[in-house]
Amino acid sequence: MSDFKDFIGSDKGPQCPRTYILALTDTLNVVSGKWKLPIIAALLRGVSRFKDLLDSTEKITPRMLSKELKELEMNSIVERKVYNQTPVLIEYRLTKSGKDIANVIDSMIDWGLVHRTQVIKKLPESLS
Amino acid sequence: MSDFKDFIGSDKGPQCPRTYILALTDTLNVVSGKWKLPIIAALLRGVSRFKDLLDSTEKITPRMLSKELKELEMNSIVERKVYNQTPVLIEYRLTKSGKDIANVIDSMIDWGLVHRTQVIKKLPESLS
DNA sequence: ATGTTCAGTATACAAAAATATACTGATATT
DNA sequence: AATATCAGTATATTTTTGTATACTGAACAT
Repeated sequence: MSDFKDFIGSDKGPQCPRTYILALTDTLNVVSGKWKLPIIAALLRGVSRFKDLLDSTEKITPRMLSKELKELEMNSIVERKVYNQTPVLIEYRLTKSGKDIANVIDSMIDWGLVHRTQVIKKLPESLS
Repeated sequence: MSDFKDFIGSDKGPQCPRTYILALTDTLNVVSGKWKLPIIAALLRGVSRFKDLLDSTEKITPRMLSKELKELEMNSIVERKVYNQTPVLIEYRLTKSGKDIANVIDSMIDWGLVHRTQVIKKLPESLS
């Protein structure tokens, strides 16, 4: 298990390995932005076609969906499969990494839940 | 432990509880953007003054540092303490939640490291 | 032949995030 | 009196990210 606290780097002491920074940046690219997580959520529950992703991701435009799916595909989070049926069927599926990102999301939710209880605990009675 | 996969919501089935979405959004607000994590990293290794944060966070401008610190303070990630010495001393310190975010970062690094090995594994010999 | 579905693309625009550059005001130092 | 440090603020601009609206082209279906 990596320990960020030991590796964030300082003038004297161990520097954060470059591989850690790259790994962290990769992850940020997958969870940042307005649409990546909603799309991944839909894919996790089995939605796989462009049209269905459009419908189940509220208010996203086809332009954004297309752009985000391309980025996710380039980053090996999503695989695009073309079935040469008629009409053509195109399926987007999460890769192993794509499914695994759920662990990161879980840890984000966990932090957020604890954080909220800690913030509320410190609130003056009158406000809570 | 929360399990995002069970709660992302679908038309038929359990919906993702609103509190989970709020918790996730809180976390994203802390890790997203260009400067929050570099600043938190500096705070984690004990840097606490505006000037020192400016120097140890490469290329950030005072405007951005000021803005980010205000946001982190509003979100109870950072506490600002004013010591009425002369010259005035102002210290920024991580709260409990602020320190705990290191766990999320660890899980992000872990995912990123595994992801990279998985991507390389699938690369054709000629490229790796 | 007209309309419908699927899987997008094209063009223009608006909003949000980040940068560049200069400045302030209080106190202390030389 | 001039200079330096600390902790920022002010104004303008650029870059990045996201939105709006309309359109395309292939293959059926009526």
